[in-house]
Amino acid sequence: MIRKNKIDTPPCTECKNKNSIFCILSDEEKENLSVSKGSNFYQKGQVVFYEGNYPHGLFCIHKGKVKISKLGDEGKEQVVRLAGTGEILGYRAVLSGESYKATATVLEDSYICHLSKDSFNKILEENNVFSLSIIKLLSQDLKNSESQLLNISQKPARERLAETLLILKEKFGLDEDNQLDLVLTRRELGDIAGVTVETAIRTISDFNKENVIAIKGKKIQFKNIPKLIKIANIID
Amino acid sequence: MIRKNKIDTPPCTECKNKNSIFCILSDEEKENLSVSKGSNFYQKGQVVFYEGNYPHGLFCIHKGKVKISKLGDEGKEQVVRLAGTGEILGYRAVLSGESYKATATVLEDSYICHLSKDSFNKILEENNVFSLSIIKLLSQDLKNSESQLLNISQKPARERLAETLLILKEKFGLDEDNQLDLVLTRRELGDIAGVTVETAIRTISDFNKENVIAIKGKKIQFKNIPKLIKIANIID
DNA sequence: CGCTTAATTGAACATACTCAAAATTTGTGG
DNA sequence: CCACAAATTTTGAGTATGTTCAATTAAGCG
Repeated sequence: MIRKNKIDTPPCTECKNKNSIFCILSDEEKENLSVSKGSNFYQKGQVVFYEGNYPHGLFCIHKGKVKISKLGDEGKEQVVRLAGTGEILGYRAVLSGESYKATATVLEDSYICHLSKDSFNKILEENNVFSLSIIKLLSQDLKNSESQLLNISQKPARERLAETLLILKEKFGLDEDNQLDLVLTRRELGDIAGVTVETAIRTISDFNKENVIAIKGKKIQFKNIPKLIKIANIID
Repeated sequence: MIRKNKIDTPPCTECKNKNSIFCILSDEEKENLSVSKGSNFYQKGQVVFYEGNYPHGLFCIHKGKVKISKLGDEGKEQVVRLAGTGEILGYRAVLSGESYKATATVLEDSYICHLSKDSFNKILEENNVFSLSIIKLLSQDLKNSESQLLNISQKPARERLAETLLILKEKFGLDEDNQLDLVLTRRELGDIAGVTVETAIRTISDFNKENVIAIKGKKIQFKNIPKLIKIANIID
């Protein structure tokens, strides 16, 4: 299997990604980022970085979908964050100078750029507006993490799986046929919700029987979103 | 019961707290913070801010101990963070402009200062070094939150409670008699570990029988820390 | 001293996990 | 394109962990 491919992406000055944190940078700053930039193609399932390793820079998803997960001692995975096109990865490790505390794996074929630590830190030091957006980003991530903590700590599996589907929908969107634009294994679905494969299978199958979703081969079609929200029992 | 007391604390320029995020500020900046500062005494159990409310500023613990917790729909609490002397509270809500996503309650009689949103934001905008320390702080909090997520998701109650004791020891320290310098109810202990009161009671009682800790009235004495670490089954 | 809150204990119960086995799908090389 | 291997999905049954509920004892406080 081909593990990695050098590819060409446009320089950051010409990147079309709208919701990227780098959008607010000046052309000059973007050029500085681009100088050290490397772009790679990652096949579905490939790992971008491993928990425990030290970062040489940070990653920016040019196009693709990524899960960030931690491994428990029994080998069971827990997804702590999901990221899509335009989002950055591994910035926490760069900011703190520590090793990665989680592993990033691509969920579908993806194009991901790599930016050097130094050019990132330089911008961070020189551009306070950029620092403030990083702060916003961290704040959001922290909020989500703490909310997920409450969910896993207190909600039953069924509610968590319903919420997982809704989160995936929010994050990655649906196609014209109301289908989730992403194929996950049942195990991966369980790893997000914090349940075992078997529980994920049984619960997703229940949703199917209840006509909340429809399983179309590998794809999940959303048939009754209000009901799904009700099942998820979302408070805020 | 007296709910709150205006008190006098030294101006920020003369604050003796060593590990505060404000230490790196210039005297001028500290003075600007002090201008709008209010200080209050909070009795054990009093709430500093409530989940859902909007912030007028942020809090800095002059001396004391605070838990930050979220409430599930069954009324069960989950502690998401602990804070002690010198630490700041409620900064996430200020940074994002959103409402508080958790409730802060003092765990023992505390003196807490209140700084205005504006003066905080002003420093944030003008002092990039300060922004960078906020980034560091958020990074740490996020790391802890994600690690707690993995724990609650995958570790059994016994391990989580052992780790809870170790976290409390790290955070708040032991006195000369190896006793935890803080009195918590069994319920609060459970709220940190993510278990019910009954499970907390039974497990803490087990630790006592196993001579890992000793229960001295309301206080917990640490008798065998290596064994506690082993029970907690800590990986990193 | 009485009242409220906290701690403790026991027993029943439920949720979700583990384990095992079968069916199905997917991927790969011939 | 088929055949085989590997991975994934599915189903069932048993089980464990930790919860819920209820009742009792102890502690704290005005």
